[in-house]
Amino acid sequence: MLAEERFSEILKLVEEHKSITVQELTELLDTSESTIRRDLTTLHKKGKLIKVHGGATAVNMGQYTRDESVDVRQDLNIDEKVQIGKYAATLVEKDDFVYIDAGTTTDFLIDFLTEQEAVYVTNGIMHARKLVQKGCKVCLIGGQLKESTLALVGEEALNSLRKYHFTKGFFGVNGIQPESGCTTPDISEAAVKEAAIRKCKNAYVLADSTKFNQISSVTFAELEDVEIITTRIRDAVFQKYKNIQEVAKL
Amino acid sequence: MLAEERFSEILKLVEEHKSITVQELTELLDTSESTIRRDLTTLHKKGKLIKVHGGATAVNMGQYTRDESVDVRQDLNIDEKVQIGKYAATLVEKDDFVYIDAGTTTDFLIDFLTEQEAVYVTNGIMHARKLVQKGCKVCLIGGQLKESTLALVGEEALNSLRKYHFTKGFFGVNGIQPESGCTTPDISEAAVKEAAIRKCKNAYVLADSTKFNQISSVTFAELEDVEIITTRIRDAVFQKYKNIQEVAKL
DNA sequence: ACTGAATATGATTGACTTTGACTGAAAATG
DNA sequence: CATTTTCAGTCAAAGTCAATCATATTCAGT
Repeated sequence: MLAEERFSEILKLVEEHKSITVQELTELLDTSESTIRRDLTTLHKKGKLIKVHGGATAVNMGQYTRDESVDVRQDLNIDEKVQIGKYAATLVEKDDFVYIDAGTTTDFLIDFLTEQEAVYVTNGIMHARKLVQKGCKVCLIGGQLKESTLALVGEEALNSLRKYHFTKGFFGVNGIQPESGCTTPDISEAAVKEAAIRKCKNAYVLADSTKFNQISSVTFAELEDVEIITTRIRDAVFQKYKNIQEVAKL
Repeated sequence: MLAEERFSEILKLVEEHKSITVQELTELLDTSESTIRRDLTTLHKKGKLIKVHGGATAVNMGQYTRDESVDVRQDLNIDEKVQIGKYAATLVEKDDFVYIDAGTTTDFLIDFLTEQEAVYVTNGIMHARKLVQKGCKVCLIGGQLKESTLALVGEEALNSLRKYHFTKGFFGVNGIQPESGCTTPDISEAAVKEAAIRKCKNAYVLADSTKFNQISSVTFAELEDVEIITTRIRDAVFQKYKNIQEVAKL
């Protein structure tokens, strides 16, 4: 069996099961433990999965893939995301220096942005393209391009961010919880989010209601460090937070 | 059996199976391992499949989207550009650190790139996307996004380039002339080209025959500073230049 | 039809890569 | 904190590779 075949088999299995053990893989692919371990290491380095003790987990928790505008719209919670995006867009003013995080939720924000006198910086290449085609002034940070999300990440991305000082920043999130704060599945994207948030005078996290009480792999901000914009708080646990903004249902 | 027959048989089999081993091919086509290897090498160089250890996998060059690449294809001189791109792609080797300039001509180069172990850096966001979807490791430089060409330019782009040292770089051009050298219409893109060329051990300028004896607004390199790849030199003026490489018509 | 050059093929080689078993270290488990 | 599981590293064997060479085929020019 070709190494490449094994790779795609492994990825398929990891995607299906969300996570899988080395043991299972050795049996399913009928190969040695050493080989599976090596494969997992390789795929981990390529960012195709996340290696954990005992096996591996899928990297891309059912998120969006290549052709944004098509796939994204098939996503759930569109109404909520539209509302959140619409509201967030009103926050951007003339002379703002705005950071926009790569991701699906922020994509909705971009649809409603009208302020052409602001300057935008982003790590999402599709975001950048959309913004520039709306006539906005856009900068991309440098960095390595991640295939699954088309986001710029890595050392170079963090380095690029160092020189900026944003007045406002908008971020996507996968899980929000009092103890673990804001979390996201990908470690490299989390690092970029964290670095960018530190550079924002006001950091807004856009979260539809499904994101609350979820925990993803990596924390990129504590709950207190950001303004959260959502539609409606459903869990009383979050009522006490003054920095969670509910957008009125239309 | 004719070599061409074997080629199409191999391609058919690779497409069907998504991947296939050298062994399987020797049996299915009833020929020697050497021949299969040679065929795979040829087809790999032509960008028809991807050679991997033990066999080959289908090239998933698949989905170009409506953008750009469509427009590009409506361009003139496609044949020449394809030839130039094909040849230029063969120059990229394992362990190369390659810069690819934004633009239409370099887009053809990307179609034929097969070297997945090289690292690519570009200032074209559509180039970056295409490369990453081919499974290559890609970095984008930072910078301001230009709407018309979706290229990254400006101070930040020049700054981003400072830290890199490329083994090879591929550039588009609008005009080539002995006195004015390589020229292009946009001053900000010219600055990026110039900065990138300075960082390349070998800088290749891809120029179809219509570019010779043209002058555009801004010079980004002298004729002596780069290797020029073209199809056929038509004007005797350019015959004396040793650094102009003619790609044989197939 | 004959000759020599150019090309295609298949066998052989030594170099390189991948693989699976084994090991002691590290991490999880109870 | 002892036991079990998992891990990364090393090793030898097997498999794969590009390069080389000898043979066979094609083809142009005579």
